[in-house]
Amino acid sequence: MRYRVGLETRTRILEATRDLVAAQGLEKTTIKAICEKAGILVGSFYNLFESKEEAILTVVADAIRAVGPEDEEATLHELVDAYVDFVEKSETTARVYLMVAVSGGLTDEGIRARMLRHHERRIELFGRALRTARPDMPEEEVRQRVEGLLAALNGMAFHRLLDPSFDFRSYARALLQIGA
Amino acid sequence: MRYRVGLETRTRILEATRDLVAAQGLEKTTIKAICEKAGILVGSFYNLFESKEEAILTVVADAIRAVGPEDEEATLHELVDAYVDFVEKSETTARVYLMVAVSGGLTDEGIRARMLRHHERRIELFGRALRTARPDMPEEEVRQRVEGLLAALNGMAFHRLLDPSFDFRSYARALLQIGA
DNA sequence: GGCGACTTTGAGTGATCATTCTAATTTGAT
DNA sequence: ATCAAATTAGAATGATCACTCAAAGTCGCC
Repeated sequence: MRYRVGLETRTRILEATRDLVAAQGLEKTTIKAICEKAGILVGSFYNLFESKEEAILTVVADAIRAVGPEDEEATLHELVDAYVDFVEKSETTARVYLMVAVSGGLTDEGIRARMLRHHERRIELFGRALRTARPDMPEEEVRQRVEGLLAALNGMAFHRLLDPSFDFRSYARALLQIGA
Repeated sequence: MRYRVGLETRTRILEATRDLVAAQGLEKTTIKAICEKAGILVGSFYNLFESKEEAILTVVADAIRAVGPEDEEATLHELVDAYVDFVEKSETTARVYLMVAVSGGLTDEGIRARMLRHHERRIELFGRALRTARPDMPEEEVRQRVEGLLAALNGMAFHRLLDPSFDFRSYARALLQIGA
């Protein structure tokens, strides 16, 4: 991939993969379908990616990266709002992210490992914000509350994708009354 | 399926299917794997089920049925507690239920339809309980709050399955401070 | 505009998928 | 014990899967 056309093809492949994964899930997404959607033939795919797994892992990694700005100084409220923004503004990417977050990448070890690392980072990020707001709270309780908050947020985000009329932002903010 | 042995085989097939779906997801579960786990050969499978889809739909329908006693008189607190019991006591079935609840049965139309119907019933059930507790609440707000509560519960349930040390019951109860 | 590196083509490979079929065996009511 | 019906065995089928490869075409530096 040293020429301009190669990079364009790569982009089209990743977009096609993202859309298909969001619509049908990880397992049902085939090379054939990706290539058709990207307007190429299989040979071109394998010129740019080692395997189907590599393309999917790239899409998943991009989705994880798109979730958060990782601002270490952000308040809980800002973090929750940023997550709501992500889900509402990048529905397709959010769908990929949630599918993996929730199934944990049941079979693929690469995806699973990446998502676990991401989850730990999120707990740290939200934990730091909660500790700042509530310096008196015991460390163990901080972690449990953050885990509960993140889990509830993910559940609501999924519902938001199924039902766009759901007022995700309000309920996400309401969760903070428990979480903090 | 008129003989005793046939019914036993059927049960073993459904258990194998349930376990495999819980462990690997809907799409990665193959007839071959089901038959190996059930200790039979493919011919026996097709003597009892029309297709792989029928076996999986049966498992999913059983999981949906296992979720709730559908007690029309139950309070919100009782409903939430019953759901926590379900998740903690029937982990494998709960995993199947959540995978379908969350992915909505992305491809299979039979599963998708069944889960949508179930979701509507749950909203009615929880809505009735919330209206009883808060007769003054506007109808539209009741539905939105119930949807938010159910979504958050599902998210937390998923997290509970990934991390058994998570205190699902406490956080589920805490949600009621928002939901009601 | 020549040339080596990159990209595309598209038929081909072997593995695995769900499903079918026939013959052999087992069941249980009589 | 007999026998029709149910169950099981297991090879075979055709579709589809991820992936390979050699030849033809394109790109962009010189």
